[in-house]
Amino acid sequence: MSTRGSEEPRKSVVDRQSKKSWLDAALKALASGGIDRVRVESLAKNLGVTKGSFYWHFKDREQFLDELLNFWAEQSTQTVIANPNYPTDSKARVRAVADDIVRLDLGKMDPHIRSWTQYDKRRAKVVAKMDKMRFEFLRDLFVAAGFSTSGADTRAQSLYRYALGEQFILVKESMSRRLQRMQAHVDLLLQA
Amino acid sequence: MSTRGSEEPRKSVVDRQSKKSWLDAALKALASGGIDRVRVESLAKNLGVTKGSFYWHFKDREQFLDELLNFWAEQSTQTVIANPNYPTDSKARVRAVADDIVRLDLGKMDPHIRSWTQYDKRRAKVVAKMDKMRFEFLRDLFVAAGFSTSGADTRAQSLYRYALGEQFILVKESMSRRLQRMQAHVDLLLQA
DNA sequence: GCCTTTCCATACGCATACGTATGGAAGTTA
DNA sequence: TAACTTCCATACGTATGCGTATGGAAAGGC
Repeated sequence: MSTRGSEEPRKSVVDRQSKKSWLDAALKALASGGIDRVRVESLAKNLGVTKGSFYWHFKDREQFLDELLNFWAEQSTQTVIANPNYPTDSKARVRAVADDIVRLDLGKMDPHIRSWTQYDKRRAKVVAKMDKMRFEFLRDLFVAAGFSTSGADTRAQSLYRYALGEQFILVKESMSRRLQRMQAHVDLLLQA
Repeated sequence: MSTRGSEEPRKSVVDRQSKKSWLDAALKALASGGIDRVRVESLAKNLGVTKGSFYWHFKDREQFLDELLNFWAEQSTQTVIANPNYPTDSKARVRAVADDIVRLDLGKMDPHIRSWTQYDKRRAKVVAKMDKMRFEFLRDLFVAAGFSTSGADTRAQSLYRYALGEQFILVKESMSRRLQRMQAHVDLLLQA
């Protein structure tokens, strides 16, 4: 995908940048104010280099943004789904995951990502795929908790939309209150 | 708030613009790709005028964006809350409102608005106020449907977050399926 | 030690976009 | 019709940001 090879990490003496350092900086910028804050020269300034570095690592801004989207997708997939420490009891697992969703702020990035990709068909596909993966992960939890296919489906959709909405709501609430609300919601979902 | 007075609609012969026509165009641009598509010269082009008009009606872009946010808030308040034709039966009202939320796409604008205002404290307040109003509207529905204060609170929060999430999810589904899902969610909320 | 590859700085051209200054056309009032 | 207000066009200065061209420093291979 890259213009050149060399994906191996460099043990450089001075501050030579890797693709990852650019992507990290871009994610930070994205979180701090949307995609239009992801500017080549602005990122360069943050990294303490010039855009000469950028255009060596990346073809142009468009291709960089593509990589950024994939980078985000990989990161946020692993954040929740790949957590191995959840309880074995199926209902307790649902609660633990719901807790993590709120606590990890599993993407205060999402509004920016979605505002950005909503009308870009190619990029929207990447996000749609994420939605699908996350949903299926949740649905399996409810299936494991003993719900029917359609019952698990409904509940997973409810939980996922709640999780999305949780990130976008701008009423300020304490973390404990948000956790409490989420658990109350899960209570509704878990009753037969 | 305006630089000059003259809020009355002009019955002009040629295409003289009002503040509202600028705000309408801005809302369209916002919906079509986020706040960074709301550009003075771009809007002028769409309206068939030059920015000379803009800077007569508005002080600068910042003040214009403030007015835009208020304009959005007013419009989207009236869209759902001010609908007088809902059924009188309390549970049927909940279902009717939930239906409208999905059907009216009560703001495909929301992701853009929230991505834009998230880290702007002054503007976030406007959105937070909207969230509060919408929530209280929903909560009252559940109170009317016979739930306790805290029960109605929980359910309204669940429904509102669902409604927000509904706008942001990028998995493509038919309208009928989305309506069906929403009703399934409401079923969960309405059981004692 | 020289050559090559890897990585970045500098400098430029170009486009976009904000805001201002100024003139002028269209409508209003007297 | 003359003066005045309302509204917009034109032209300009400035800033930001993309992408390119080119040179050069740092590191590794031989």
